[in-house]
Amino acid sequence: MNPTIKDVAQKANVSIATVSRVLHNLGGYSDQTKQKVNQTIKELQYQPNAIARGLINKRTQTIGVLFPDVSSSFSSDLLHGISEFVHDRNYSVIVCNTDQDGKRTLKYLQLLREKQVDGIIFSSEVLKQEYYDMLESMNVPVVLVSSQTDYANVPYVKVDDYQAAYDAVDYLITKGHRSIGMISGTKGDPIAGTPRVEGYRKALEAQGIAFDSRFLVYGDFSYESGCRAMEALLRRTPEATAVFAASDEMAIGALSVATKHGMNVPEDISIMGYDDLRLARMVNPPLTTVRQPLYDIGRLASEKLIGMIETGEPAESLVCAHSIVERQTVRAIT
Amino acid sequence: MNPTIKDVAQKANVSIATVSRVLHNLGGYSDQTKQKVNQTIKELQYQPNAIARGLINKRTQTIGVLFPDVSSSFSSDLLHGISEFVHDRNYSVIVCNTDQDGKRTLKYLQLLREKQVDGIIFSSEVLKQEYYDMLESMNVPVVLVSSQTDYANVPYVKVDDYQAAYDAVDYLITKGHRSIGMISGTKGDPIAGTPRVEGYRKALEAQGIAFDSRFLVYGDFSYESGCRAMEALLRRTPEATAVFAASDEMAIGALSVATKHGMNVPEDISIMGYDDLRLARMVNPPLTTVRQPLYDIGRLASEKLIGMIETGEPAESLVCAHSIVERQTVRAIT
DNA sequence: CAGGTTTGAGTAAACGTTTACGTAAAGGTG
DNA sequence: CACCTTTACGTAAACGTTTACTCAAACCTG
Repeated sequence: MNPTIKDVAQKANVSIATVSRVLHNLGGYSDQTKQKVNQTIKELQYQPNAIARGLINKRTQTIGVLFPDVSSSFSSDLLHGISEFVHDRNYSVIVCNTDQDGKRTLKYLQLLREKQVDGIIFSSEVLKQEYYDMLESMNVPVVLVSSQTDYANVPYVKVDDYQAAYDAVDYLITKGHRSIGMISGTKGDPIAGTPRVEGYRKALEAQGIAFDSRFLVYGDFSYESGCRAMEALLRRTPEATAVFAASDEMAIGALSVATKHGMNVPEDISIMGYDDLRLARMVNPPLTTVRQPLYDIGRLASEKLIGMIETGEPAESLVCAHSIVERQTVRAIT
Repeated sequence: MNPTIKDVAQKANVSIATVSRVLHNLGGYSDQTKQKVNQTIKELQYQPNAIARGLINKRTQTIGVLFPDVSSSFSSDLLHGISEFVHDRNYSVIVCNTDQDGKRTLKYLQLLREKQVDGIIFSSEVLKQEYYDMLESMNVPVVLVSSQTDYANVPYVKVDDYQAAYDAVDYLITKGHRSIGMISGTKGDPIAGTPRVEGYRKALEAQGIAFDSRFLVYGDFSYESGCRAMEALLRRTPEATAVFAASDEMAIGALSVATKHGMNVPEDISIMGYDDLRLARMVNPPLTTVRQPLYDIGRLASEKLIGMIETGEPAESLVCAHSIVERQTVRAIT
């Protein structure tokens, strides 16, 4: 159907090897043949077939990316960074939505293997043993994003969750708050759960504030869970003057609930988020939060991955700098 | 490196043809050989190579999806629907972020052609002649999402923009509003621009309200442009009791600006959006808006596309039902 | 000008599948 | 039992590239 290299060769009266050579600027042909070949390529509108190419040089110039939820703002910011970087380097990306489901994840891994992707980015999920085994047997580089692992050969790029949470809570304390609630992410989540409550707890203790479990309630990072958690917090610890949520979505849930209860933010209660999604500046009032540079994390992860693909050498993990972005949901109390 | 069909054949003492046959349940072998082959497949952990397969049967089981901005909530909701449906049918999706840039778009189209995708979904952008020509020469099915065209062979799935805007404004009128501002999308956009202001204008006129261009201001669908537009509107037509924005993001911008100006929504002014993004219910107060079922649109578009791929027959365009979802940014005035 | 080197190509194998075709043995039929 | 059909495979071509190898002609070099 579409013209192949063979058609070009025929029409230009050369061998396919020659066509391939001019296609890749390999030399070994006269200027005249080069002209002729290029000309017929234009005439025929020849386009190389990446599939055939992939078959022979065992590179598909494609990477796979796994997200727990593609439609979340978190994922799509990452995806944006990944897709930008990767396309500049002439790779494409196949996206997979795992739904946090083991079966699905394995199925996608399987699929990515069959499609012979050159590398994989695995986002926001714990690298379970079974995933690791599969990945191992696939023999392609992997990088983790917003996740972490002890397997030495799989690098990650993320923020220091403990420190970021610590800094957030410390910021709240600096602003004069001493009764600070926390809406944590999924209980027991070794990445975005535990370290963040640990940061919260340590920041409190460093300032001589005793940790009180009544002030800690669990959500699952989602808006809805943030609403529920805030309701609980308001009931259990009405004395709290501030709450730190482990995700922007939950913080926004908290914000909604607070205003629903007739409270003004930040006058009656301060709220701080985590992530700095695009949302954060859109809500009302704009959310003070700790920023993870998601777009950049996506780029960096891709850079690492492509580096591993092209050099064959392992890469080092990277901890990105977080920062506190002050907007209008936290007030100083005196 | 990874075992191939040849390795399986050798180890099982059969020909590769036989292995292929049991792989595809084609018959033409004894039960005994089937067992043996399946067994060695397990032992070797053989996985078929989709690239080689693609080369021969000219199907890659992959589709390309083009978005103007992957990181927007709009795109990622669509992507979610697309990716769900498509994966169930054993396809994968390659995402491309066009940035609304002609050069980039063409480059991606080029890339998708080289990668031999089986079909393409083109979202939220006008199908320019040059895109169409390229697509045409690629000889793969295409479906448009939230866009439209006169080319008979490329079907679209979208909402009736004119009618949706009409209904939104009519709803506002029903609620007693007569001075209604509009924040339009990009001026001259033939899909999401013009038809929506036309719907606005006609709904007004149908109720005997004269269209007044002072009440119409243009944005570009983004939050920031919504903010700017709202500032302008507040200045030019302080008498407006309601504003209809052509996107949720702009509506939310309007909402921010209104509260910044000390106005209460909906007491002092009503605001209505368009899209029903996930955001809409997260802001404060939750946004009344006209809903486009983005996830479903994604699924339906994929369904059409895969239908075209697998049957080779053209598909019909589809206009999805919109609906008004009442939340808390519109009040009835008496 | 004999010998070696460079230039400009062509030939063919290889990548991992699928599949049309061939074929020997087994089974069925009258 | 002669003939035909079916079963159970194997052979090899094909998909569209890349690339190692080969080779003739042209060009140097002393």
